[in-house]
Amino acid sequence: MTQKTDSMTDAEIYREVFDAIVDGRLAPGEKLGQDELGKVFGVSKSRIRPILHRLTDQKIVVIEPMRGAFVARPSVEEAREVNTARQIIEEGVIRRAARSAAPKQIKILREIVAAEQAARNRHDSGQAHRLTGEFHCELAKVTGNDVVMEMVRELVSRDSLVVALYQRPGSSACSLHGHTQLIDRIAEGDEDAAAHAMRHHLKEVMETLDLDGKSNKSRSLINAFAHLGDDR
Amino acid sequence: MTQKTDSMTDAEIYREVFDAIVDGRLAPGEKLGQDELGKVFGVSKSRIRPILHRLTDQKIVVIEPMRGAFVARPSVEEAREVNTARQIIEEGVIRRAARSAAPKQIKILREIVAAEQAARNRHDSGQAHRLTGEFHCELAKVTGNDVVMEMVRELVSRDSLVVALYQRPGSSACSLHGHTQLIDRIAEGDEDAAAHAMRHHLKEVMETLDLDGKSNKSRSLINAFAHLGDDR
DNA sequence: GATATTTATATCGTATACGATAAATGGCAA
DNA sequence: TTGCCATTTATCGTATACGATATAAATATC
Repeated sequence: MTQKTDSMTDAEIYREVFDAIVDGRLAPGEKLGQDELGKVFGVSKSRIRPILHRLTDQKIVVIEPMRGAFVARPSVEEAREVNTARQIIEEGVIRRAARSAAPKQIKILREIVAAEQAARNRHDSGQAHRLTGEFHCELAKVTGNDVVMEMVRELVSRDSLVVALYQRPGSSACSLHGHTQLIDRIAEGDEDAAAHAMRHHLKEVMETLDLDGKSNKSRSLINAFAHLGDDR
Repeated sequence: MTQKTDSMTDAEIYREVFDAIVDGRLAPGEKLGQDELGKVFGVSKSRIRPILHRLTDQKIVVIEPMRGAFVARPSVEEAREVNTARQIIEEGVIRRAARSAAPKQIKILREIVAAEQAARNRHDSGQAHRLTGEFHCELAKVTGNDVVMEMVRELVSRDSLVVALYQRPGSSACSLHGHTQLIDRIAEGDEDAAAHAMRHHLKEVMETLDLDGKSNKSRSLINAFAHLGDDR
Protein backbone atom coordinates (compact mmCIF):
# COMPACT_ATOMS: atom_id res chain seq x y z
CA MET A 1 0.00 0.00 0.00
CA THR A 2 1.00 3.61 -0.39
CA GLN A 3 0.99 6.50 2.01
CA LYS A 4 -1.52 9.24 1.54
CA THR A 5 0.21 11.91 3.59
CA ASP A 6 2.85 12.75 1.00
CA SER A 7 1.54 13.05 -2.52
CA MET A 8 2.88 10.48 -4.96
CA THR A 9 5.30 11.26 -7.73
CA ASP A 10 4.15 11.50 -11.32
CA ALA A 11 5.92 8.26 -12.17
CA GLU A 12 4.10 6.43 -9.38
CA ILE A 13 0.72 7.75 -10.43
CA TYR A 14 1.47 6.84 -14.02
CA ARG A 15 2.43 3.34 -12.98
CA GLU A 16 -0.73 2.92 -10.94
CA VAL A 17 -3.00 3.92 -13.80
CA PHE A 18 -0.99 1.95 -16.34
CA ASP A 19 -1.13 -1.20 -14.25
CA ALA A 20 -4.80 -0.72 -13.52
CA ILE A 21 -5.52 -0.64 -17.23
CA VAL A 22 -3.22 -3.48 -18.25
CA ASP A 23 -4.36 -5.70 -15.39
CA GLY A 24 -7.94 -5.13 -16.41
CA ARG A 25 -9.09 -3.34 -13.27
CA LEU A 26 -10.09 -0.49 -15.55
CA ALA A 27 -12.15 -1.80 -18.41
CA PRO A 28 -11.89 -0.49 -21.97
CA GLY A 29 -14.16 2.48 -22.51
CA GLU A 30 -14.15 3.50 -18.88
CA LYS A 31 -14.02 7.21 -18.25
CA LEU A 32 -10.90 8.68 -16.69
CA GLY A 33 -12.05 12.00 -15.29
CA GLN A 34 -9.29 14.44 -14.48
CA ASP A 35 -10.85 15.76 -11.31
CA GLU A 36 -11.87 12.29 -10.24
CA LEU A 37 -8.39 10.83 -10.71
CA GLY A 38 -6.96 13.87 -9.01
CA LYS A 39 -9.12 13.19 -5.94
CA VAL A 40 -8.16 9.52 -5.97
CA PHE A 41 -4.45 10.30 -5.84
CA GLY A 42 -4.78 13.43 -3.76
CA VAL A 43 -3.33 15.77 -6.35
CA SER A 44 -4.61 18.45 -8.64
CA LYS A 45 -5.72 17.68 -12.15
CA SER A 46 -2.80 19.64 -13.54
CA ARG A 47 -0.64 16.68 -12.52
CA ILE A 48 -3.09 14.18 -13.99
CA ARG A 49 -3.27 15.78 -17.41
CA PRO A 50 0.24 15.03 -18.71
CA ILE A 51 -0.08 11.47 -17.46
CA LEU A 52 -3.22 10.96 -19.48
CA HIS A 53 -1.46 12.42 -22.48
CA ARG A 54 1.40 10.01 -22.07
CA LEU A 55 -0.99 7.09 -21.90
CA THR A 56 -2.68 8.46 -24.99
CA ASP A 57 0.61 8.40 -26.88
CA GLN A 58 0.91 4.75 -25.88
CA LYS A 59 -2.57 4.15 -27.31
CA ILE A 60 -4.03 2.65 -24.19
CA VAL A 61 -6.04 5.81 -23.50
CA VAL A 62 -7.96 7.98 -25.92
CA ILE A 63 -8.76 11.63 -25.37
CA GLU A 64 -11.88 12.90 -27.07
CA PRO A 65 -11.68 16.66 -27.36
CA MET A 66 -13.83 18.49 -24.85
CA ARG A 67 -15.22 15.18 -23.68
CA GLY A 68 -12.48 13.62 -21.65
CA ALA A 69 -10.16 10.64 -21.44
CA PHE A 70 -11.23 7.03 -21.66
CA VAL A 71 -9.54 3.66 -21.55
CA ALA A 72 -8.99 2.77 -25.19
CA ARG A 73 -11.26 0.35 -26.94
CA PRO A 74 -9.10 -0.86 -29.83
CA SER A 75 -11.05 -1.66 -32.96
CA VAL A 76 -10.83 -5.02 -34.69
CA GLU A 77 -8.57 -3.47 -37.33
CA GLU A 78 -6.31 -2.05 -34.65
CA ALA A 79 -6.22 -5.41 -32.91
CA ARG A 80 -5.05 -7.05 -36.12
CA GLU A 81 -2.50 -4.32 -36.71
CA VAL A 82 -0.99 -4.66 -33.26
CA ASN A 83 -0.80 -8.39 -33.67
CA THR A 84 0.95 -8.04 -37.01
CA ALA A 85 3.34 -5.54 -35.51
CA ARG A 86 4.15 -8.06 -32.82
CA GLN A 87 4.83 -10.68 -35.45
CA ILE A 88 7.27 -8.37 -37.18
CA ILE A 89 9.05 -7.02 -34.11
CA GLU A 90 9.11 -10.19 -32.06
CA GLU A 91 10.48 -12.14 -34.98
CA GLY A 92 13.54 -9.92 -34.84
CA VAL A 93 13.61 -10.33 -31.10
CA ILE A 94 13.43 -14.10 -30.99
CA ARG A 95 16.01 -14.50 -33.73
CA ARG A 96 18.41 -12.42 -31.72
CA ALA A 97 17.52 -14.38 -28.62
CA ALA A 98 18.07 -17.68 -30.38
CA ARG A 99 21.54 -16.50 -31.40
CA SER A 100 22.64 -15.18 -28.04
CA ALA A 101 20.66 -16.96 -25.38
CA ALA A 102 22.49 -17.64 -22.13
CA PRO A 103 21.43 -20.65 -20.01
CA LYS A 104 20.61 -18.37 -17.11
CA GLN A 105 18.17 -16.37 -19.22
CA ILE A 106 16.50 -19.52 -20.49
CA LYS A 107 16.07 -20.61 -16.92
CA ILE A 108 14.29 -17.37 -16.11
CA LEU A 109 11.95 -17.86 -19.03
CA ARG A 110 11.09 -21.36 -17.88
CA GLU A 111 10.40 -20.07 -14.40
CA ILE A 112 7.91 -17.60 -15.75
CA VAL A 113 6.11 -20.32 -17.64
CA ALA A 114 6.04 -22.37 -14.46
CA ALA A 115 4.53 -19.45 -12.58
CA GLU A 116 2.00 -19.08 -15.38
CA GLN A 117 1.08 -22.71 -15.01
CA ALA A 118 0.73 -22.33 -11.27
CA ALA A 119 -1.46 -19.24 -11.58
CA ARG A 120 -3.68 -21.00 -14.04
CA ASN A 121 -3.96 -24.06 -11.83
CA ARG A 122 -5.32 -21.93 -9.03
CA HIS A 123 -7.62 -20.18 -11.50
CA ASP A 124 -6.00 -16.79 -10.96
CA SER A 125 -6.69 -15.57 -14.44
CA GLY A 126 -5.57 -12.03 -13.65
CA GLN A 127 -2.12 -13.11 -12.55
CA ALA A 128 -1.91 -15.60 -15.39
CA HIS A 129 -2.59 -12.88 -17.88
CA ARG A 130 0.00 -10.63 -16.31
CA LEU A 131 2.64 -13.35 -16.47
CA THR A 132 1.79 -14.06 -20.07
CA GLY A 133 2.68 -10.48 -20.92
CA GLU A 134 5.74 -10.63 -18.74
CA PHE A 135 6.98 -13.67 -20.62
CA HIS A 136 7.14 -11.75 -23.86
CA CYS A 137 8.80 -8.79 -22.15
CA GLU A 138 11.36 -11.07 -20.57
CA LEU A 139 12.00 -12.59 -23.95
CA ALA A 140 12.77 -9.12 -25.25
CA LYS A 141 15.02 -8.62 -22.25
CA VAL A 142 17.12 -11.53 -23.44
CA THR A 143 18.35 -9.31 -26.25
CA GLY A 144 19.84 -7.09 -23.57
CA ASN A 145 18.35 -4.07 -25.27
CA ASP A 146 16.14 -1.79 -23.19
CA VAL A 147 14.82 0.11 -26.18
CA VAL A 148 13.49 -3.04 -27.74
CA MET A 149 12.10 -4.16 -24.43
CA GLU A 150 10.13 -0.95 -24.04
CA MET A 151 8.69 -1.36 -27.50
CA VAL A 152 7.58 -4.90 -26.79
CA ARG A 153 6.11 -3.75 -23.51
CA GLU A 154 4.08 -1.15 -25.34
CA LEU A 155 2.77 -3.69 -27.82
CA VAL A 156 1.96 -6.16 -25.07
CA SER A 157 0.07 -3.54 -23.10
CA ARG A 158 -2.02 -2.69 -26.12
CA ASP A 159 -2.69 -6.35 -26.67
CA SER A 160 -3.97 -6.71 -23.14
CA LEU A 161 -6.74 -4.29 -24.04
CA VAL A 162 -7.50 -6.36 -27.10
CA VAL A 163 -7.75 -9.44 -24.95
CA ALA A 164 -9.97 -7.66 -22.44
CA LEU A 165 -12.34 -6.74 -25.24
CA TYR A 166 -12.36 -9.76 -27.49
CA GLN A 167 -11.34 -12.80 -25.50
CA ARG A 168 -13.85 -15.62 -25.48
CA PRO A 169 -14.94 -16.43 -21.94
CA GLY A 170 -13.04 -19.36 -20.51
CA SER A 171 -10.25 -19.37 -23.07
CA SER A 172 -6.75 -18.17 -22.32
CA ALA A 173 -4.84 -15.86 -24.58
CA CYS A 174 -1.42 -17.51 -24.74
CA SER A 175 -1.10 -21.25 -24.72
CA LEU A 176 1.51 -22.46 -22.27
CA HIS A 177 2.53 -25.04 -24.80
CA GLY A 178 3.34 -22.26 -27.23
CA HIS A 179 5.61 -20.55 -24.71
CA THR A 180 7.54 -23.70 -23.87
CA GLN A 181 7.98 -24.35 -27.56
CA LEU A 182 9.47 -20.91 -28.02
CA ILE A 183 11.93 -21.56 -25.23
CA ASP A 184 12.88 -24.94 -26.63
CA ARG A 185 13.63 -23.51 -30.07
CA ILE A 186 15.73 -20.76 -28.48
CA ALA A 187 17.60 -23.28 -26.35
CA GLU A 188 18.35 -25.29 -29.48
CA GLY A 189 19.69 -22.15 -31.12
CA ASP A 190 17.61 -22.75 -34.22
CA GLU A 191 16.65 -19.22 -35.14
CA ASP A 192 14.53 -20.10 -38.16
CA ALA A 193 12.49 -22.58 -36.18
CA ALA A 194 12.19 -20.09 -33.34
CA ALA A 195 10.99 -17.37 -35.66
CA HIS A 196 8.46 -19.69 -37.21
CA ALA A 197 7.23 -20.76 -33.81
CA MET A 198 6.80 -17.15 -32.77
CA ARG A 199 4.76 -16.22 -35.80
CA HIS A 200 2.65 -19.32 -35.32
CA HIS A 201 2.18 -18.57 -31.65
CA LEU A 202 1.02 -15.02 -32.26
CA LYS A 203 -1.33 -16.05 -35.02
CA GLU A 204 -2.76 -18.67 -32.73
CA VAL A 205 -3.45 -16.02 -30.12
CA MET A 206 -5.44 -14.10 -32.69
CA GLU A 207 -7.53 -17.13 -33.47
CA THR A 208 -8.60 -17.59 -29.88
CA LEU A 209 -10.26 -14.19 -29.98
CA ASP A 210 -13.83 -13.44 -30.87
CA LEU A 211 -13.57 -10.47 -33.17
CA ASP A 212 -17.33 -10.07 -33.61
CA GLY A 213 -19.09 -10.15 -30.26
CA LYS A 214 -18.45 -7.62 -27.53
CA SER A 215 -18.64 -7.77 -23.78
CA ASN A 216 -18.56 -4.45 -21.98
CA LYS A 217 -18.67 -4.11 -18.29
CA SER A 218 -18.06 -0.98 -16.31
CA ARG A 219 -16.29 -0.74 -13.01
CA SER A 220 -15.72 2.18 -10.73
CA LEU A 221 -12.48 4.04 -10.28
CA ILE A 222 -12.63 3.57 -6.55
CA ASN A 223 -12.69 -0.20 -6.90
CA ALA A 224 -9.75 -0.18 -9.26
CA PHE A 225 -7.59 1.75 -6.80
CA ALA A 226 -8.98 0.23 -3.63
CA HIS A 227 -5.56 -1.09 -2.65
CA LEU A 228 -4.26 2.45 -2.17
CA GLY A 229 -6.25 3.05 0.98
CA ASP A 230 -9.81 3.97 1.84
CA ASP A 231 -9.64 7.43 3.37
CA ARG A 232 -9.53 10.02 0.70
CA MET B 1 11.28 30.64 -38.69
CA THR B 2 7.54 30.20 -39.12
CA GLN B 3 4.72 32.67 -39.12
CA LYS B 4 2.46 32.81 -36.12
CA THR B 5 -0.62 34.35 -37.64
CA ASP B 6 -3.49 32.59 -35.91
CA SER B 7 -2.26 30.28 -33.20
CA MET B 8 -1.18 26.92 -34.55
CA THR B 9 -2.57 23.62 -33.40
CA ASP B 10 -0.63 21.46 -30.96
CA ALA B 11 0.13 18.91 -33.65
CA GLU B 12 1.60 21.58 -35.89
CA ILE B 13 3.79 22.99 -33.16
CA TYR B 14 4.94 19.50 -32.28
CA ARG B 15 5.78 18.83 -35.90
CA GLU B 16 7.74 22.06 -36.18
CA VAL B 17 9.88 21.34 -33.16
CA PHE B 18 10.31 17.68 -34.07
CA ASP B 19 11.45 18.51 -37.59
CA ALA B 20 13.75 21.26 -36.35
CA ILE B 21 15.51 18.76 -34.12
CA VAL B 22 15.67 15.90 -36.59
CA ASP B 23 16.79 18.15 -39.42
CA GLY B 24 19.55 19.49 -37.24
CA ARG B 25 18.33 23.08 -37.08
CA LEU B 26 18.29 22.65 -33.31
CA ALA B 27 21.57 21.19 -32.15
CA PRO B 28 21.87 18.60 -29.38
CA GLY B 29 22.12 20.25 -26.01
CA GLU B 30 20.30 23.38 -27.10
CA LYS B 31 17.93 24.83 -24.56
CA LEU B 32 14.22 24.75 -25.24
CA GLY B 33 12.77 27.40 -22.94
CA GLN B 34 9.05 27.19 -22.39
CA ASP B 35 8.41 30.89 -22.48
CA GLU B 36 10.75 31.31 -25.41
CA LEU B 37 9.06 28.62 -27.48
CA GLY B 38 5.72 30.06 -26.46
CA LYS B 39 6.70 33.44 -27.86
CA VAL B 40 7.97 31.88 -31.07
CA PHE B 41 4.69 30.15 -31.76
CA GLY B 42 2.51 32.83 -30.23
CA VAL B 43 1.00 30.65 -27.55
CA SER B 44 1.28 30.31 -23.81
CA LYS B 45 3.75 27.93 -22.24
CA SER B 46 0.92 25.77 -20.99
CA ARG B 47 0.56 24.56 -24.56
CA ILE B 48 4.32 24.08 -24.96
CA ARG B 49 4.73 21.94 -21.87
CA PRO B 50 2.91 18.76 -23.00
CA ILE B 51 4.70 18.94 -26.34
CA LEU B 52 8.04 18.98 -24.58
CA HIS B 53 6.95 16.03 -22.52
CA ARG B 54 5.95 14.09 -25.59
CA LEU B 55 9.33 14.74 -27.17
CA THR B 56 10.90 13.63 -23.92
CA ASP B 57 9.10 10.32 -24.10
CA GLN B 58 10.52 9.91 -27.58
CA LYS B 59 13.98 10.54 -26.15
CA ILE B 60 14.89 13.38 -28.44
CA VAL B 61 14.45 15.90 -25.63
CA VAL B 62 15.53 15.67 -22.03
CA ILE B 63 13.92 17.55 -19.17
CA GLU B 64 16.19 18.27 -16.23
CA PRO B 65 14.06 18.99 -13.19
CA MET B 66 13.82 22.65 -12.33
CA ARG B 67 16.31 23.41 -15.06
CA GLY B 68 14.41 23.07 -18.26
CA ALA B 69 14.20 21.14 -21.49
CA PHE B 70 17.10 20.55 -23.85
CA VAL B 71 17.63 18.77 -27.13
CA ALA B 72 18.91 15.34 -26.14
CA ARG B 73 22.59 14.53 -26.33
CA PRO B 74 22.60 10.72 -26.54
CA SER B 75 25.57 9.09 -24.91
CA VAL B 76 27.81 6.64 -26.71
CA GLU B 77 26.10 3.78 -24.89
CA GLU B 78 22.71 5.06 -25.94
CA ALA B 79 23.90 5.42 -29.51
CA ARG B 80 24.98 1.79 -29.52
CA GLU B 81 21.74 0.70 -27.93
CA VAL B 82 19.61 2.49 -30.51
CA ASN B 83 21.67 1.00 -33.30
CA THR B 84 21.26 -2.49 -31.88
CA ALA B 85 17.55 -1.90 -31.49
CA ARG B 86 17.40 -0.95 -35.14
CA GLN B 87 19.21 -4.14 -36.07
CA ILE B 88 16.66 -6.19 -34.18
CA ILE B 89 13.52 -4.38 -35.31
CA GLU B 90 14.54 -3.70 -38.87
CA GLU B 91 15.53 -7.31 -39.35
CA GLY B 92 11.94 -8.24 -38.71
CA VAL B 93 10.84 -5.45 -41.00
CA ILE B 94 13.02 -6.35 -43.95
CA ARG B 95 12.19 -10.02 -43.69
CA ARG B 96 8.53 -9.18 -43.91
CA ALA B 97 9.25 -6.82 -46.78
CA ALA B 98 11.22 -9.46 -48.65
CA ARG B 99 8.28 -11.82 -48.33
CA SER B 100 5.56 -9.44 -49.43
CA ALA B 101 7.17 -6.74 -51.55
CA ALA B 102 5.04 -5.43 -54.38
CA PRO B 103 6.77 -4.02 -57.48
CA LYS B 104 5.17 -0.64 -56.93
CA GLN B 105 6.65 -0.40 -53.47
CA ILE B 106 10.08 -1.35 -54.70
CA LYS B 107 9.80 1.38 -57.27
CA ILE B 108 9.11 3.93 -54.53
CA LEU B 109 12.17 2.78 -52.64
CA ARG B 110 14.35 3.16 -55.70
CA GLU B 111 13.00 6.64 -56.26
CA ILE B 112 14.00 7.66 -52.77
CA VAL B 113 17.52 6.39 -53.33
CA ALA B 114 17.62 8.35 -56.58
CA ALA B 115 16.54 11.48 -54.75
CA GLU B 116 19.20 10.78 -52.15
CA GLN B 117 21.78 10.55 -54.90
CA ALA B 118 20.57 13.80 -56.41
CA ALA B 119 20.66 15.62 -53.09
CA ARG B 120 24.15 14.43 -52.46
CA ASN B 121 25.29 15.46 -55.93
CA ARG B 122 24.22 19.01 -55.25
CA HIS B 123 25.84 18.83 -51.82
CA ASP B 124 22.58 19.33 -49.97
CA SER B 125 23.62 17.32 -46.95
CA GLY B 126 20.56 18.33 -44.98
CA GLN B 127 18.14 16.97 -47.54
CA ALA B 128 20.32 13.92 -48.10
CA HIS B 129 20.19 13.11 -44.43
CA ARG B 130 16.43 13.56 -44.35
CA LEU B 131 15.97 11.21 -47.28
CA THR B 132 18.24 8.65 -45.67
CA GLY B 133 15.87 8.51 -42.74
CA GLU B 134 12.87 8.50 -45.02
CA PHE B 135 14.22 5.47 -46.83
CA HIS B 136 14.13 3.39 -43.69
CA CYS B 137 10.66 4.66 -42.82
CA GLU B 138 9.43 3.83 -46.30
CA LEU B 139 10.91 0.40 -45.94
CA ALA B 140 8.85 -0.06 -42.81
CA LYS B 141 5.85 1.20 -44.72
CA VAL B 142 6.25 -1.72 -47.10
CA THR B 143 5.05 -3.97 -44.31
CA GLY B 144 1.77 -2.04 -44.46
CA ASN B 145 1.82 -1.70 -40.70
CA ASP B 146 1.56 1.80 -39.25
CA VAL B 147 2.52 0.70 -35.77
CA VAL B 148 5.82 -0.67 -36.98
CA MET B 149 6.37 2.39 -39.10
CA GLU B 150 5.98 4.66 -36.13
CA MET B 151 8.48 2.62 -34.17
CA VAL B 152 11.03 2.79 -36.95
CA ARG B 153 10.40 6.50 -37.26
CA GLU B 154 11.14 6.92 -33.58
CA LEU B 155 14.38 4.99 -33.85
CA VAL B 156 15.44 6.88 -36.94
CA SER B 157 14.78 10.21 -35.28
CA ARG B 158 16.93 9.23 -32.32
CA ASP B 159 19.64 8.13 -34.68
CA SER B 160 19.65 11.51 -36.35
CA LEU B 161 20.74 13.01 -33.05
CA VAL B 162 23.49 10.43 -32.81
CA VAL B 163 24.67 11.39 -36.27
CA ALA B 164 24.58 15.08 -35.41
CA LEU B 165 26.81 14.40 -32.44
CA TYR B 166 29.22 11.77 -33.63
CA GLN B 167 29.46 11.91 -37.39
CA ARG B 168 32.93 12.46 -38.76
CA PRO B 169 33.09 15.61 -40.85
CA GLY B 170 32.72 14.90 -44.55
CA SER B 171 31.41 11.36 -44.21
CA SER B 172 27.82 10.41 -44.86
CA ALA B 173 25.81 8.23 -42.52
CA CYS B 174 24.15 5.79 -44.89
CA SER B 175 25.92 4.57 -47.96
CA LEU B 176 23.77 4.69 -51.07
CA HIS B 177 25.27 1.40 -52.12
CA GLY B 178 23.93 -0.14 -48.94
CA HIS B 179 20.43 1.05 -49.67
CA THR B 180 20.40 -0.25 -53.23
CA GLN B 181 21.66 -3.57 -51.97
CA LEU B 182 18.78 -3.78 -49.53
CA ILE B 183 16.31 -3.12 -52.30
CA ASP B 184 17.91 -5.71 -54.55
CA ARG B 185 17.70 -8.40 -51.90
CA ILE B 186 14.07 -7.55 -51.27
CA ALA B 187 13.30 -7.63 -54.97
CA GLU B 188 14.88 -11.06 -55.16
CA GLY B 189 12.69 -12.18 -52.31
CA ASP B 190 15.65 -13.65 -50.47
CA GLU B 191 14.76 -12.83 -46.89
CA ASP B 192 17.88 -14.29 -45.30
CA ALA B 193 20.13 -12.31 -47.60
CA ALA B 194 18.04 -9.21 -47.03
CA ALA B 195 18.24 -9.60 -43.26
CA HIS B 196 21.98 -10.09 -43.44
CA ALA B 197 22.36 -7.04 -45.65
CA MET B 198 20.35 -4.96 -43.22
CA ARG B 199 22.43 -5.94 -40.21
CA HIS B 200 25.57 -5.31 -42.19
CA HIS B 201 24.29 -1.95 -43.35
CA LEU B 202 23.43 -0.77 -39.86
CA LYS B 203 26.72 -1.96 -38.45
CA GLU B 204 28.48 -0.10 -41.23
CA VAL B 205 26.68 3.08 -40.27
CA MET B 206 27.99 2.68 -36.77
CA GLU B 207 31.52 2.34 -38.02
CA THR B 208 31.39 5.62 -39.87
CA LEU B 209 30.85 7.38 -36.55
CA ASP B 210 33.51 8.61 -34.20
CA LEU B 211 32.36 7.08 -30.93
CA ASP B 212 35.53 6.42 -29.01
CA GLY B 213 37.00 9.87 -29.39
CA LYS B 214 36.57 12.30 -26.59
CA SER B 215 33.43 12.69 -24.55
CA ASN B 216 30.69 14.64 -26.24
CA LYS B 217 31.21 17.84 -24.31
CA SER B 218 34.88 18.34 -25.01
CA ARG B 219 34.26 17.12 -28.51
CA SER B 220 31.97 19.99 -29.30
CA LEU B 221 34.36 22.42 -27.69
CA ILE B 222 37.23 21.16 -29.80
CA ASN B 223 35.10 21.52 -32.88
CA ALA B 224 34.05 24.98 -31.86
CA PHE B 225 37.61 26.21 -31.48
CA ALA B 226 39.26 24.03 -34.10
CA HIS B 227 40.39 27.11 -36.02
CA LEU B 228 42.58 28.25 -33.16
CA GLY B 229 45.07 25.44 -33.60
CA ASP B 230 45.69 22.08 -32.03
CA ASP B 231 48.13 22.79 -29.21
CA ARG B 232 47.12 25.14 -26.55
C1' DG C 1 -47.49 11.42 -25.48
C1' DA C 2 -43.37 12.27 -28.13
C1' DT C 3 -40.11 15.35 -30.03
C1' DA C 4 -37.77 19.67 -30.29
C1' DT C 5 -35.82 23.57 -27.93
C1' DT C 6 -34.04 25.90 -24.11
C1' DT C 7 -31.74 25.98 -19.73
C1' DA C 8 -28.65 24.16 -16.38
C1' DT C 9 -24.68 21.59 -14.93
C1' DA C 10 -20.47 19.38 -15.19
C1' DT C 11 -16.05 18.86 -17.22
C1' DC C 12 -12.64 20.05 -20.30
C1' DG C 13 -8.76 23.13 -22.23
C1' DT C 14 -6.05 27.21 -21.71
C1' DA C 15 -4.26 31.25 -19.42
C1' DT C 16 -2.64 33.35 -15.48
C1' DA C 17 -0.59 33.57 -10.85
C1' DC C 18 2.60 32.19 -7.42
C1' DG C 19 5.98 29.56 -4.71
C1' DA C 20 10.32 27.01 -5.42
C1' DT C 21 14.73 26.20 -7.30
C1' DA C 22 18.75 26.92 -10.04
C1' DA C 23 21.78 30.09 -12.61
C1' DA C 24 23.80 34.82 -12.81
C1' DT C 25 25.56 38.89 -10.80
C1' DG C 26 28.22 41.51 -7.69
C1' DG C 27 30.89 42.27 -3.64
C1' DC C 28 34.50 40.84 -0.47
C1' DA C 29 38.57 38.62 1.13
C1' DA C 30 42.99 36.31 0.17
C1' DT D 1 43.66 38.81 -10.13
C1' DT D 2 41.19 34.66 -8.25
C1' DG D 3 38.03 32.18 -5.44
C1' DC D 4 33.96 32.22 -2.49
C1' DC D 5 29.59 33.68 -0.56
C1' DA D 6 25.23 36.64 -0.60
C1' DT D 7 21.81 38.62 -3.34
C1' DT D 8 19.30 39.13 -7.46
C1' DT D 9 17.15 37.43 -11.43
C1' DA D 10 15.07 34.22 -14.37
C1' DT D 11 12.69 30.03 -15.21
C1' DC D 12 10.47 26.04 -13.86
C1' DG D 13 6.51 23.22 -11.75
C1' DT D 14 2.02 23.25 -9.73
C1' DA D 15 -2.36 25.19 -8.31
C1' DT D 16 -6.07 28.00 -9.20
C1' DA D 17 -9.31 30.58 -12.11
C1' DC D 18 -12.13 31.15 -16.03
C1' DG D 19 -14.17 30.70 -20.63
C1' DA D 20 -15.81 27.03 -23.80
C1' DT D 21 -18.21 22.91 -24.93
C1' DA D 22 -20.80 18.68 -24.42
C1' DT D 23 -24.24 16.17 -21.77
C1' DA D 24 -28.30 16.05 -19.04
C1' DA D 25 -32.61 18.02 -17.54
C1' DA D 26 -36.59 20.66 -18.01
C1' DT D 27 -39.81 23.01 -20.51
C1' DA D 28 -42.45 24.02 -24.48
C1' DT D 29 -44.68 22.65 -28.73
C1' DC D 30 -47.02 19.61 -32.05
